[in-house]
Amino acid sequence: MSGENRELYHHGHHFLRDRGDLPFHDDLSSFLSQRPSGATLHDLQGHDLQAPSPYMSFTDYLHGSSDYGLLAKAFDMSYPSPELLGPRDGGAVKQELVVDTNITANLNVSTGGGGGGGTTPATPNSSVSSSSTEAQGEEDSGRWKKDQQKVQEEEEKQQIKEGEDGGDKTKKVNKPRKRGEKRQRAPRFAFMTRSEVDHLEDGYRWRKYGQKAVKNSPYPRSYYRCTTQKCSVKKRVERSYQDPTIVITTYEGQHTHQSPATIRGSTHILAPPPTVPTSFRQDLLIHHQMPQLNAGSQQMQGDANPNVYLPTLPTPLQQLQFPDYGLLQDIVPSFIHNKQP
DNA sequence: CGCCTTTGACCGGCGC
DNA sequence: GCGCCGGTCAAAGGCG
Repeated sequence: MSGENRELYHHGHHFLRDRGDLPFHDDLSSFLSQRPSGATLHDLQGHDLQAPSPYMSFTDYLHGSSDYGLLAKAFDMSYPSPELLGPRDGGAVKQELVVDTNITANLNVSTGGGGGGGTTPATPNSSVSSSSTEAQGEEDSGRWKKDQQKVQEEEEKQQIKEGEDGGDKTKKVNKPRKRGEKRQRAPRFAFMTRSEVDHLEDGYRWRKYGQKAVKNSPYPRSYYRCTTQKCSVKKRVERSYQDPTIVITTYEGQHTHQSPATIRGSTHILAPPPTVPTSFRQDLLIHHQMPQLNAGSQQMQGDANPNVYLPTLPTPLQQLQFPDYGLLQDIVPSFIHNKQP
């Protein structure tokens, strides 16, 4: 269970425009099935997309006011504002960005650490990583906006009802939402990992609260919630049915606390600021891809933000040992921690 | 005993 | 209005 070799692959980058609720089994599957080997960006049709601005890192985007639209913009995806978009398919307008950022690296990693309440399976085989970001507006665009309207109406109704009959709900799962407490969706971020286990160790403690069969897939989708009080981060884990070796993890929300693993280790690692969506910290992965991104297509600007990516990249392994690997430790903390001398 | 997973039921949104 | 579907709840049971 420990000291397994892990491989991080690297290949192309993909961007998906999503129309559904992270329909990984539709889009991702095609995505996976046509993984290119080149260093260019592709949309689902295989068209090349422009590389993102070299001036910003993914984290920059992600940190930046949580405006995931920026990310899309950076990838020249003409991220539309909800206002500009008519209802698509009569419903919500969503945008999905999937970045396939495979990295090749060999790591000797012993798993185990990571919090996981002891029951979380280790991650014997992590690797491929890909990330996907759902614009913050995601469900906001269509559905969410609608919802917002409804909320008020319903709140009013609720108030009236409560006044009338004390609001006796005998249904089982009928938890009346409090005023204003309505189904809100935090920004989501998904990435793919080649792994034998579904639930990847990421340094946080998760409680599984549901599992559903996934349409068109033999593999179920599991729902996890961060066990830390007041932390409402959730994550969904499912396996690609096209490539069962790939696990698709979707994080939703931001941790309001430090990673238990980080605390426990209490190394010199700087705990990331809570404002930073820890799930998004894949800088190193992203950094990795960047040079390739630009290779042969877009020229690196000489004065590019050093925060972005390095002109001369160390080996993947070296990179993963970056001093600031704390950025990555939420994603692959066990890699890192165990690699520490 | 505390924490976790499992699992069937339920809710709410959406398309037809 | 109805059915489908994704997401969530919560009781029950397992495990260390």
